[in-house]
Amino acid sequence: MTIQTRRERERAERERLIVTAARELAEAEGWDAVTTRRLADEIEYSQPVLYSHFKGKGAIMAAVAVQGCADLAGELRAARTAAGSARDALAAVGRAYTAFARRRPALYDVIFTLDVDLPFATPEAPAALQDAFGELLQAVQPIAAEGEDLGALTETYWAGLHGLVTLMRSGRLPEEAHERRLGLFIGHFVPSGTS
Amino acid sequence: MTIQTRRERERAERERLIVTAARELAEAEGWDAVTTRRLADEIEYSQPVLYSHFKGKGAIMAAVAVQGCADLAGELRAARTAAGSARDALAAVGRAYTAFARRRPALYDVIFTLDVDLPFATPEAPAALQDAFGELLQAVQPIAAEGEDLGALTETYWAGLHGLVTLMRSGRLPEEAHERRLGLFIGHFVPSGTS
DNA sequence: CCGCGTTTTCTAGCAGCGCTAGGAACAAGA
DNA sequence: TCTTGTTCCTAGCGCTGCTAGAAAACGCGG
Repeated sequence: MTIQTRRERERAERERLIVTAARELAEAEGWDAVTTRRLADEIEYSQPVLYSHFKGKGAIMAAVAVQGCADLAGELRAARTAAGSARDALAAVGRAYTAFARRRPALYDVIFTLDVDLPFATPEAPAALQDAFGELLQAVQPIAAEGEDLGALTETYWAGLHGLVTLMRSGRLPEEAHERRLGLFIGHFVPSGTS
Repeated sequence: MTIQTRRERERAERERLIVTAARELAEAEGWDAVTTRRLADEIEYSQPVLYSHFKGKGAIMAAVAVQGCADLAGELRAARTAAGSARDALAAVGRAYTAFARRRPALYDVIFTLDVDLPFATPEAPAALQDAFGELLQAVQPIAAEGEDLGALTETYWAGLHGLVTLMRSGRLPEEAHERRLGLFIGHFVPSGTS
């Protein structure tokens, strides 16, 4: 009994170790540097051990994505609840979102850019993903016009932020005008007559 | 003289052949299927020939991107000039942009998603890129408020479209609500009081 | 028509990738 | 101490982008 549980505990610990190593390596050197060999070195086990925990590299990345998304959800929530008016909350969430993307690009990529077969936009989506989207929903809700589709509106807001972030991070939009673009986007998103 | 020019002509022709083969292969089977060996087979030459024309695979992709961007610019222009009012033109360009992305995903990816070291957002950017952005500029210009930064506003519009497209294409936004989101985005983008 | 020199093209291989089969090493029970 | 069952590693497959050096094709003067 105890010996079995000890082993399971050690296994779980090693699994966390893998995910943490992958995240740290990605954040330090980018996802290109995260190879299965490198990762195996990092955790001081051989390559095949990774495959006894995860189906493949993609599954490891998905685990990092879920972990990172929990962080993101927390930061969005903090920004939203700290804001005063509904307008401020929407702006604060938008700024927190883009700030997260810029501060932790590897994490942002694995959640929102790289394809990593995570279920999105379905009830089976991981809780962290739904939490993050939920934060956006709550920020958008007060400024939605009567009868407007809240889900679609939130998705649209999200997409705008995502577009700004990805185009900038890939060098397709000049970095220095980011604040101006973000301000324009949020400004245009809020109907003029809403408090 | 003539023999030299003939060789140069043949070389240029083969270069076009490479780019065309890469584009067609990518559009048919996705960029993952475009390997240097596969491409060499397709053009019926050996691999190293590719490297006598291009610095590497990335340069071939960049050439496809420029070609594809010219197509995009043409479609945007057609949509813009066919529209009636300024509002219609903005909406039409937005729809043409997302339609292009959905109809020719491989092309869209190589222009706007994959990293392929093309100069963006600088005077050295290829003409096709500047043309496409110019179409967006012209569509946005009439609806820009007095004193608003037209460049930044256009970039913001572009980013919104890009976000909608990429999140949908990667399965992160449900496909069926695309039209609704696009309508919401364009609607919110145009100031209410503008004709 | 032939041999030479240049240019072009191909064969073969490097280092690295994700992933896996099969055997070695280890721990636990008899 | 021997056996059984699990865990883990070594070695290797087929693929990637890319390149060095040999081979072939070509144009030209004799």
